[in-house]
Amino acid sequence: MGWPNVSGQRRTFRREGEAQRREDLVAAALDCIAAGGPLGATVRAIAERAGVTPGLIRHYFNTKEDLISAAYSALMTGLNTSGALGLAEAGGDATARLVAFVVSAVTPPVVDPRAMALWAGFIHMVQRDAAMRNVHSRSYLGYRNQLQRLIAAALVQSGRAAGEPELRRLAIACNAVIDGLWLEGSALPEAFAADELPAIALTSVGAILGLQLKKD
Amino acid sequence: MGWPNVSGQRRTFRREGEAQRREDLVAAALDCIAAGGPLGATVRAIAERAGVTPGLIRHYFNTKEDLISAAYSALMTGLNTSGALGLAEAGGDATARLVAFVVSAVTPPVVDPRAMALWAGFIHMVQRDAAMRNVHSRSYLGYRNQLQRLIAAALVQSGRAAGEPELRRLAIACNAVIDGLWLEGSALPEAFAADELPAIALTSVGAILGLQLKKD
DNA sequence: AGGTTAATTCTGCAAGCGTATAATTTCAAT
DNA sequence: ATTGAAATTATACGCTTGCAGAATTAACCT
Repeated sequence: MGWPNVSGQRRTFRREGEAQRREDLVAAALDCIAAGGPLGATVRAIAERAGVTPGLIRHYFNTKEDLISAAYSALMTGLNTSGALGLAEAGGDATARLVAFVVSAVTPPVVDPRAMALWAGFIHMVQRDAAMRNVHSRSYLGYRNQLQRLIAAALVQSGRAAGEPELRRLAIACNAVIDGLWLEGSALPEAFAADELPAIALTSVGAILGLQLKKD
Repeated sequence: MGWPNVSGQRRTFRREGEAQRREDLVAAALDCIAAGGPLGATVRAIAERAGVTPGLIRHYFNTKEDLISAAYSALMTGLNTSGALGLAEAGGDATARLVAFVVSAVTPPVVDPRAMALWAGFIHMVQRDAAMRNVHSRSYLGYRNQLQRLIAAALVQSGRAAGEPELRRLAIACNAVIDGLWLEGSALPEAFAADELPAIALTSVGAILGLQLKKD
């Protein structure tokens, strides 16, 4: 840890590009928060996990809080793009795409104690810092709008239509089901059977939309 | 704060009953976590908010972690009993009781940024500490079972019945809707109109259960 | 090969942390 | 009034924290 250097030898090191180092430090910060919560994310712990000395953090980030902010942004954009990736694979049928979206949101690795621990670890800073709150709300609304488009397409496919206000309400409701199941599956993984959450998610979203999403 | 005592005078104090002091300290700890997250809940900050010197905390709790655990239990039982209280007021009709339960869960003061900040602040410790995890799962399952009983009664009232496994699935689904709306309403209060969340909650739970809960 | 630059390590510091313990003060019983 | 017990304050200690600045070393350029 912070032991005095008794060997008289400096440790050897490799120079890295700025982008790579920043990325490593951000990843290490996320690891520390996931493992030890906000209290575990000390400058020294982050540096050790990144295989680097604490001073280097100050070289790339003016302050510890800057690093934490960068880590939060990285987490958010990472989650969003991973969700979008999973969607791209699902074929053209609108209903099938909606099903794939819902199922992936309540299945590992999205449902994951680590992800929830990270999310929770940042909440406090999100409520305080205006910039972080912007990232947060933009990310949430983006996700919900994506879901809303999928819902609209699935309704059209089944020969129905809904106005914008009704679509908004449906998206909020379906998003809530997904978020709630994500939350409980992540917080109490052992409280649910293997495929229980996806099944419940599909029947619930189906009931809300008036669609048959789950094959019986 | 931790200034040296330059006045030469000891500060005066009142003796309190043990129960009262413990309660005060727990309340102060919750205040600190809500305001400053886990990092803000230092022994000194908690003591100051309780109007007491840091040493007193050690007199009532063997360690800081003991105090935090006590605060978590207090938070959980507080939330649960406040939910139960709101329920007691609602009259005898089973469906009306279910409606009251759902509405109160997505309306202030249950929907509240402070409550969510507290919940998030504890999550990390819940995942780590076995005792806290017990409190958590017991509290969650208790809440869900209460909801499940309300659902069963409402279904019976409408002339339908469901087996235990189906009831369980319905309770998980309805609980997820409620939790998701609670989460989003607490995290982004300004993103929803005044009575939007209760309305969405009732139509969604109604759709899942196949009941008409909301008067149009 | 040698020199330059800046990425990285090293050392140190002041402040804050949780905790231990001794010194006081309050309050109830007498 | 006096005393006794325990609630509360006060002080101190050892550690950790974030941050600063000087010293070193790796890699690139000529």
